[in-house]
Amino acid sequence: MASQVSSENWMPENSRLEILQAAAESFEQRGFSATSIDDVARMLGCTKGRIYHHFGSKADLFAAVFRLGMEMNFAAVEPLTHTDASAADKLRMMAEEHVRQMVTTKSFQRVVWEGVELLMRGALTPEQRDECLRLQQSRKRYSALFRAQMKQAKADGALHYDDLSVATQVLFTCLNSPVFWYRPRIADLRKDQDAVIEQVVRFGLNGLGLKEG
Amino acid sequence: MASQVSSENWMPENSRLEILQAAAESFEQRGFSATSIDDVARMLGCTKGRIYHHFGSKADLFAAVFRLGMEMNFAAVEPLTHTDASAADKLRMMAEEHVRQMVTTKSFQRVVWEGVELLMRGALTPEQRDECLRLQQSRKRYSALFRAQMKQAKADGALHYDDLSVATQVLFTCLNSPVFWYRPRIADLRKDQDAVIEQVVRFGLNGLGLKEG
DNA sequence: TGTGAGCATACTACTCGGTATGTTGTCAAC
DNA sequence: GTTGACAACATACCGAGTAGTATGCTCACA
Repeated sequence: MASQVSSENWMPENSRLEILQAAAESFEQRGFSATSIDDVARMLGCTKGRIYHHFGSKADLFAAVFRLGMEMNFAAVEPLTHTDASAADKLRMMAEEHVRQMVTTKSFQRVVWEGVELLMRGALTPEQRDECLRLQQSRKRYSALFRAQMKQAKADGALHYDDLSVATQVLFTCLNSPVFWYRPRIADLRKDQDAVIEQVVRFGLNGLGLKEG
Repeated sequence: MASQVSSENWMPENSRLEILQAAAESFEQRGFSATSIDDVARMLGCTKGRIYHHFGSKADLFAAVFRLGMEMNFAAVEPLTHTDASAADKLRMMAEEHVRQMVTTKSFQRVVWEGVELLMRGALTPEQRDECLRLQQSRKRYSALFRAQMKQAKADGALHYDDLSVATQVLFTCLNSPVFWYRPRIADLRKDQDAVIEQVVRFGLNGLGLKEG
C-alpha cells in the first residue's frame, strides 16, 4: 500500500507524519484497544521511545490520527459549500469528494469512524475531555455542512426524505461504507475508485429521494 | 433496557442465555478486546467461574453471541423468501424484518457487525478456524438471500443498480446502520421503531434505484 | 451418602501502557 | 575544535489489568 501521506523532503515534522501513517494502518487493522504501541513501533521498525517522544499517550496518538483525518475531509469538502450551484448539486459534489476521501485515505477514515464510536460511548478519560469535545465539535461542524444542503435541497423539492436526523445518519453510514469493504485494485486504480465512488454517491442521493434529471 | 431474550422459566439452559445477553451488551458497549470477562461477570453480579463453566474462552463466548444473532436474523428473514411475491416486494419485506432485528436485538447485531469485521481481518486463532469458517458461511448464506432477490428484481426492471457486489455492501451497511445510532425512545416504542424502520428501508431501496409504485 | 452440575475463590503467567534513564548525532557559541 | 546542550530516539523496567486454570464449595438428586 503506497503511503497516503506525502513523504518527500525528509525533515523534522516528517517523522511525526510517518508515525501517524503507521498508527492509522495499525488502528485500521485491529482497532484502538487491540492495537499496542509496540505494534505501531514494529510497523515502523523502531521502538516505543520514538512514539512517546512525539505523543503523550496512546489516546493522544489516536486523537491525532482522528484530527488529521477530519482535517483532510474539511479540506476536500468545505470549499465546495461556497460555490454557487443548487443545493442538490452541491450535495452531490460534496458527497463525491467525501467518498473519495474514504477510499484514498481509508486508514485515517476508518480511525475517524472508530473515534466517533468511542466519543458516542464516552470511553475517554476526563483529563482529555476538552480535546474530546473539540473533536466532537469538529465532527458536528462537518456533519452540519451536509445537513444544510440537505435541508435546502428538500425545500427546493429536489430531495424527499422524512426526518433530517435519521436521513443524515443513514447517509453518512452509506457514504462511509467503503472504509469497511473497499479493497483497491492494483490495475486501473483511478478508474476503479471513480466507479465505486459514483455508485456509492448515487446510492446515497437516491436514498435521500433525489429526483433524477 | 428490557431483556432482549425471553427470560421466563428459570431453568437450566436459561443461565447460559443470561450470560449471552450480558455479553452482547458488554461487547456492544466496549467492543471485543476492550471487554474483559470480568466486565461481563460484573454485569451479571457473578464471577468468571460461571462464564468459563459455560464457555471455553472469551472468543467462544463472542462466537456464541455472534451465532445467536445470526440465528435470529435467519428466523426473521428466511421464511419470507418462500412467499410468492415479486422479487422487489420480497426484498422490501426482508429488508423490513432485517432492520427490525437491528433495532430490537441491537446488542447482538452490533456484535455480529464486529464479528464480520474480525472475520474479514482474520484475527482469530487457527484452532478455531472451523468455527470461524462456519460463521463466515452463515454470514454468506444470509447475504445470498438478499442478493438473489436483488438480482431478480433487477432482471424484472424494478431495480437499477450497477455492480451487484458494491450494491450489496452498501445496502447492508445502510440497513445495519441503526446498530450504531438508534436509541430507543421510552414512549411510543413500537411506533418509534416502525418509523425508523420505514425510513431506513426506503433509503435502502431507493438507493438501489427502486421505481416507486 | 456420594456424585456431579453449577458455580466461587485463589492463583498464575503474560501483555501492555507508561516512565525513567541511557545513547547518539547535530549544531551553536566561544 | 572543543564543549555544552538539546532533539530524537533506544533500552530497561515497573505496575496494573486480564485470560485462563486449578481447586474448593454447595446443593439437588439419585
